[in-house]
Amino acid sequence: MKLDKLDLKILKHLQEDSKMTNKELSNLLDLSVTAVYERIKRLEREGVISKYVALVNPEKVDKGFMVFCQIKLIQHTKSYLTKFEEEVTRLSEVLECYHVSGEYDYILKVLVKDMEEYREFMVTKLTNLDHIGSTLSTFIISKVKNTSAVNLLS
Amino acid sequence: MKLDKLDLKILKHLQEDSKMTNKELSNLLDLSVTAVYERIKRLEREGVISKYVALVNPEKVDKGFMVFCQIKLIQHTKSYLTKFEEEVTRLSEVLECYHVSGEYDYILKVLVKDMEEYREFMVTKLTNLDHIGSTLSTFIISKVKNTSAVNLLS
DNA sequence: ATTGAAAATCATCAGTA
DNA sequence: TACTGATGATTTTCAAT
Repeated sequence: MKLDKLDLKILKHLQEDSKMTNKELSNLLDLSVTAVYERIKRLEREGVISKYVALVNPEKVDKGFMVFCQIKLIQHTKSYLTKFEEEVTRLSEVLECYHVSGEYDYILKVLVKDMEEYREFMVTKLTNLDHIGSTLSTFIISKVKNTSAVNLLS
Repeated sequence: MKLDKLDLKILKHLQEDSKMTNKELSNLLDLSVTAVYERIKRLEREGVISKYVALVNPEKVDKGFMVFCQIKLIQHTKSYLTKFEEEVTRLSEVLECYHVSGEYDYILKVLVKDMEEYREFMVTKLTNLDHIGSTLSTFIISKVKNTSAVNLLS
């Protein structure tokens, strides 16, 4: 799908604040409200905009402890990978999971309340999954940058 | 801030779809529209909801290549850390950056078009920052799970 | 804290250039 | 593709409880 400068500008704004009204956007871009409206609808239809979400501050809901957990499977048959991926997807503490290159097979971003809840998560959930080999936990000391906005105008 | 079951339910829904109307929420939760409205305003005021954003599909905007980049600084004086953090925050390819425990000091989530753009990023931007020691790049082979929704009802 | 209803604002859709 | 104008929906405010 072809995106022109106006599309990119719309995306850039909506990635920062999706409550921005079409009227506000139309002023910023010097377009009519309907033109903005049609472009946004097209971006949604084409899947460029996948969804609209509210971002919750984890600290405010007692989930201030973030951990990157790297995982090695004991074997790499297709069925092992698939099974692991299905199971890990169901874990609500796991916000993100990627199959990666390198020494480990997967990287998980895990969000919990504190170290105790992480221990609990490891013992009762993660290490209970089939085919798990070794794991390596890396704890977040501080958040330097965290945005959901994909870099568009570059 | 105290959050009751209704607050958590509202958050759970808005984390999945922030376009949901107050009327829809009021039906789901058996509340009046105004009650829902006031609760959401309170969640925004208190910073529980930090922002509303449109999520863009990276592949559709030619940013289909994600890399976790771990970084070790050559020294750990406060001024070195601060300087690095300021500079890395300005890099648009870097969506996330965390100060972490373990062998490396920082983990970056980097989003670019392809390996060539990543090479370019490393050579012209990252390794140009002051005080960078060694780096370790871990490439994403596939996305297993990726949500922005913080686990609330558990 | 919640309600119901009014007022203001907005999204949406025809018709048209 | 984009625009104007009309309509219905939604958000927001407010008096009352």
